[in-house]
Amino acid sequence: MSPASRTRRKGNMSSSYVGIGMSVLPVILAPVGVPVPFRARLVVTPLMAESPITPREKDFATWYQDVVLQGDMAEPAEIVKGCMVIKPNGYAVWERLQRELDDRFKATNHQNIYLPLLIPESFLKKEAEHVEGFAPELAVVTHAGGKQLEEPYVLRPTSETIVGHFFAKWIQSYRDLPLLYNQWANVIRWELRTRLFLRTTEFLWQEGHTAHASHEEAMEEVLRMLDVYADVAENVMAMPVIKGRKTRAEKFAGAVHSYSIEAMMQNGLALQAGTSHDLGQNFGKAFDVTFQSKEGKLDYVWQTSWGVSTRLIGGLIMTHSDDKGLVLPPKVAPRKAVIVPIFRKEEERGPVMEVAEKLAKDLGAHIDTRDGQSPGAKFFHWERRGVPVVFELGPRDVASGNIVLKRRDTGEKQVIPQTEAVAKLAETLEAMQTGLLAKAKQRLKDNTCTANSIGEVEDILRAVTAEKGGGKFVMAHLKDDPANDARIKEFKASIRNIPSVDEFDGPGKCILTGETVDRRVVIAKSY
RNA sequence: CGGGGCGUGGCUCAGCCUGGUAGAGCGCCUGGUUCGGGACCAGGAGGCCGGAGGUUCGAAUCCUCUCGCCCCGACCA
Repeated sequence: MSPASRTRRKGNMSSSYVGIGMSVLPVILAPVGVPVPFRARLVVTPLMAESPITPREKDFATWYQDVVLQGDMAEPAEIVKGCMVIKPNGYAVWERLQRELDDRFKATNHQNIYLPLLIPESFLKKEAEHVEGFAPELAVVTHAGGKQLEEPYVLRPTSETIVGHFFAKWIQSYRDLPLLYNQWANVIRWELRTRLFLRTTEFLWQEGHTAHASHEEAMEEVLRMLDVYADVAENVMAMPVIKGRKTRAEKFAGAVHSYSIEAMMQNGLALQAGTSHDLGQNFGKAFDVTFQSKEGKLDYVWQTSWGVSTRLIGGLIMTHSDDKGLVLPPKVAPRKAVIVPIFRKEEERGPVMEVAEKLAKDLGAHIDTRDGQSPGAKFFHWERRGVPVVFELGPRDVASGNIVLKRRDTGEKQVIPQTEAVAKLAETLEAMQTGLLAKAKQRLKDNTCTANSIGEVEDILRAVTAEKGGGKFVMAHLKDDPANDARIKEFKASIRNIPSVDEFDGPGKCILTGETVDRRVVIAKSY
């Protein structure tokens, strides 16, 4: 309601953790000077300008929140349940991801459209499984213009239904197909439990919606877009993923089959980073989307839908960041390099700034000219915001023709000639992008194991939580049967997907039914 | 919906048990000294203590109701 009634960051939200690994803190325990009788005065210097970050080891979930907050990525909206405000540093990352994705969508012949936010409630009900899946998380508009609406509108949780309606209007003939559309939009899902970026009531995403003349063609589309997602995840976000098919129990409500990319976070939990659905003719039938084939026969279209959301940013953070804050792969970093100018005396300012400005232009770097902030404070500032490279430039460097380059991921610092700065920056960004992916791949490998009995799977995963970590991807033979999914859920894990590429030992007996299945599936705890 | 935490300057909190008319640190503003990994000194601005009602001479503090936020769980494209 009123701004005055909003609450503050507190309780478990706050990191009550007091920083270590900072500078040495002189602690003076003494009555200083004047009358503070028998009251010890605690003087801690220097006082930290920005809050510390809870170490991953202590509490991974709190660490994540600290990184998001301190990295200036987002903050809870507080005045709106489960919603967040995406701040400039976070939104800029989203814009980078949007660009990378959108370019690939265009390259695969998709066009962007925009559909209404409000969907007539009856639309949701036209596909039985779809409404069942989404009903619990719908927000509904019942009043507008000062009157109760005859038919309520739901705030879109996804647009398959409204797309179905318009596809029916737009498609008559096989010549109209395929229809390859994408929408960048916000959606609302009334989730019980929210976490910044990972699951929020309102989130930003893109949803691709396509219609095809045959199932084969639709399936090609489903897998093509899954590949696009995997490409962006690995080659832009440096986040390795496992492509695969969802089990029947886990598929999208209304789909024939769903496919996903699954990433592993630093605590070993899985994150579904993107999905691509084979909708078959389900929505075609529900919305009467028909076309006349070359042979003159009337048939329902075959549809697909696919999406990734701002959740990707959560995945990005939990893949690369460390106890000092955000770490961003260069390809998604809004600012790739920042120059921190250093000068003691006023007369040093001119020469330092002159060189800084010239280099900033060559490097495409931002100069931190903020007054009243010491260089040290600036280093911490950019470090927690995940800037890949920070340059230090002081009188010493101006005199020697050098500049100090500090790399965010490794913390490595080196003095280089100014003339080599441009080349060295490019080289460092490249190395960092590659290094982050390699590190994440290694972590995925190190935390993936096989299991050959349900007891073994349960032993490995039972105690895993988002806070304590210790998660693994457990590869086991398991039949795609909702009863088996239910058994896995008993210890709060789930079948993440059935990998498209089998990197293990091929067929084996299902650990629950004994039937032969063709490969191992990924079982893990997830967000 | 269950369990827990909590609403006090911009932020993090103390004060509440044992009512007496609001504090600290950070941040912010001014001036000066500083500046190579979170600087310091001095001065200053800023709060109807989430809301409503009650008890009382007097309420941030006690009582009742209410609104909301965060964390954990159940749920989950």
